[in-house]
Amino acid sequence: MGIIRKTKSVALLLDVFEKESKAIATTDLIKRFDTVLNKTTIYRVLEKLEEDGILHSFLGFNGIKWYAKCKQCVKDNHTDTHPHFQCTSCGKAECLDVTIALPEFPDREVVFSQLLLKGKCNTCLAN
Amino acid sequence: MGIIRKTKSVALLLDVFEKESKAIATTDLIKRFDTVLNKTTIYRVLEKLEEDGILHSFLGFNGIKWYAKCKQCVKDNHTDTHPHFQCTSCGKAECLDVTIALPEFPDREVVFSQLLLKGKCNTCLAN
DNA sequence: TTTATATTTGCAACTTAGTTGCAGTAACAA
DNA sequence: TTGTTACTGCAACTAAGTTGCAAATATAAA
Repeated sequence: MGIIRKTKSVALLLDVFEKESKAIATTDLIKRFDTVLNKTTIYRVLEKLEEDGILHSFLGFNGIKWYAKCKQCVKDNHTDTHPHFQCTSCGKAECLDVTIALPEFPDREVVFSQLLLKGKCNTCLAN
Repeated sequence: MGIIRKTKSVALLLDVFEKESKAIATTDLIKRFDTVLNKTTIYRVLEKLEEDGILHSFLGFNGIKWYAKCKQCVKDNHTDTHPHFQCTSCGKAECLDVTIALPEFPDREVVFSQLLLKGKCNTCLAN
């Protein structure tokens, strides 16, 4: 159903994603808002922000859910199917601003795809 | 360290993957071998079979781990980086025998990639 | 400004996938 | 047959995410 009321929780979470250019893991958000927001609230607000096309989510290599700001998405139409990159050194994940062309797959109707890349990021390569 | 001894557990699990052409979720294996094998054993044997290049694994859309037989992999060299397809209707997952070309990503060293497709499979499209 | 109502929140308890330590069992080489 | 060491099962644990419900609060209407 998406966000209906502008509450403290919504404002706080939106603010984090406004300031952060990279993706953020739910577990990280729960830690950051430890005494401020309940984890149930965090999960629920994120879910609604995704429905509204404001955030999008993906699963990292350990199965943990990550969220990031959408650039071209609108409600109920997540066209934002860029790949995501997760660094093996620092663990951070980010969106890659590229479009990957996928072939047609016979006998299957592909609705959604998720490409996850693993390796060393910019910062960690320097060290 | 991989498989060293040919035990009952190894034989049972290998047999399932021999007969099954599709991927199998760990949760499914735990159910199938409910009274026969302990879940700890299942996790441990699968891990070793993957090290040996006999199986490979990937995460489905709900973060659950799936295993499937490798076709071209050898120990410590998982070249088997084909995409995987998971059906939204029946929930089953399978390997797709295609190679997807990925571009070079600047400022990053990509070591591994995982492409997961979601949609309706052959069988479910017919219904 | 006050009131009514429906959304949102926090809490606690729960579910489920996967892990760990350890003691007993079994594969296999000598 | 025996000794060594890998493997297994058990129980207890960890961690991510979910659920139900009562209390709190945003917002529209009076």
